[in-house]
Amino acid sequence: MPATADELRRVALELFASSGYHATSLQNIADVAGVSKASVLYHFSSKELLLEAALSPAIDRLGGILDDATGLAGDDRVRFLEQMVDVLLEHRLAVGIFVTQSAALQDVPIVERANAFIQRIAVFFQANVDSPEEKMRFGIALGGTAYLLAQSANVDDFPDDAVLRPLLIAIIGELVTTSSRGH
Amino acid sequence: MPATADELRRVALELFASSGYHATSLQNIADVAGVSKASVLYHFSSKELLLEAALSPAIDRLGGILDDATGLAGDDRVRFLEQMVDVLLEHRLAVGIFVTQSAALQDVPIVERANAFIQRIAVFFQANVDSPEEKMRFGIALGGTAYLLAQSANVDDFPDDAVLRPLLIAIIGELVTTSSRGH
DNA sequence: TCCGAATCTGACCGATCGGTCAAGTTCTGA
DNA sequence: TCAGAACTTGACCGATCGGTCAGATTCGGA
Repeated sequence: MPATADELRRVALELFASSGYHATSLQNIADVAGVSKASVLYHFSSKELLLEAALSPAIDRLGGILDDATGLAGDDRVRFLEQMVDVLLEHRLAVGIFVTQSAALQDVPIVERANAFIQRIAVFFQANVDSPEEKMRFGIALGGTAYLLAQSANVDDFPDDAVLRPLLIAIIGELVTTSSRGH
Repeated sequence: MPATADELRRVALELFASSGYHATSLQNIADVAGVSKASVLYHFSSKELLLEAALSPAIDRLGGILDDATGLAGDDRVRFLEQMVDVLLEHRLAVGIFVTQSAALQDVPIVERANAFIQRIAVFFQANVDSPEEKMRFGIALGGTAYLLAQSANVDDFPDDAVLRPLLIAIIGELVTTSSRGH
């Protein structure tokens, strides 16, 4: 487990999230990490593989809690929502990339995999995926949370995670469950 | 009012929104518009000026309804929210660029101007900007709506604007007003 | 100690980037 | 009709892009 490779993953994730994948050059990453560009390409043989390495921990965690959650109901759904919020908080940079740059990264395999997970989460929260309102509420909850957490990395006076977590659970829960009460 | 310049503005807005500003080259825009790259630079003397031209209609509209809205209260706020949703729907591509690419476009003047507007809208909806929950609810409403509308350009079976509009007004209103009821 | 693997680097490659320019074509009003 | 403005274009520029490669350096186990 080479320390340099981990550092490069970390730096790349930060730069991809803050400046965008296409706007971040391998030279940028090398400069921030304090190595040469050729050294970056020694550890990750292409820019796209570096993106995959930076995003895969978040994907793996998402897949894990999704596999555990099939067939849950009732209060278990609340527990699942809590786990989901924890994943969003821990991997906020990767989530931000998935949500805001997925259009710009259409032919990158790992991003397509992430989109498939998002689809599974939507189905889990909503039995009737054809209802426009349910789709909208889920989309707003997901995109809004990602936007919020992406900002939290840049804004300095942002609330602590201990404050964020319960509020996020409440607001998201409100958004994705109200619709099932009909109207 | 040359037709080519308008067409270039239109094409550039679409490509900047779908693929990202840095990932879109002047050659891309020229190809889609069916002209040469040199012709693009004749109408807009730099790529950044083309971005400004593509975004300024949305900025102008935002500024307009904001100037009319200073000092409103009560039911007028609902009317303001309706106007705001209309702007978001009409200029969804520009809004998507503001919200999702603002980090990648930090030193572009028009984007900084847009961020100032977003700040003014937040203050309008919330007297107490220091409350973490109010800030979060506004952020989720804004980022979530932008994410939703950005997707609406790509997904084919997306609800019509006539369906979207009342639902958006209801959901956003729910998000930005509930917090003032205390807890 | 020594050898091979792991790591790191500068030099270099073709391609594409945003942008310039001179020359050509089209349009328009007097 | 015709001059000048508006418009379009291909050729070209320096810079930077992602990526390759040979060689130097470092490191760990026998």
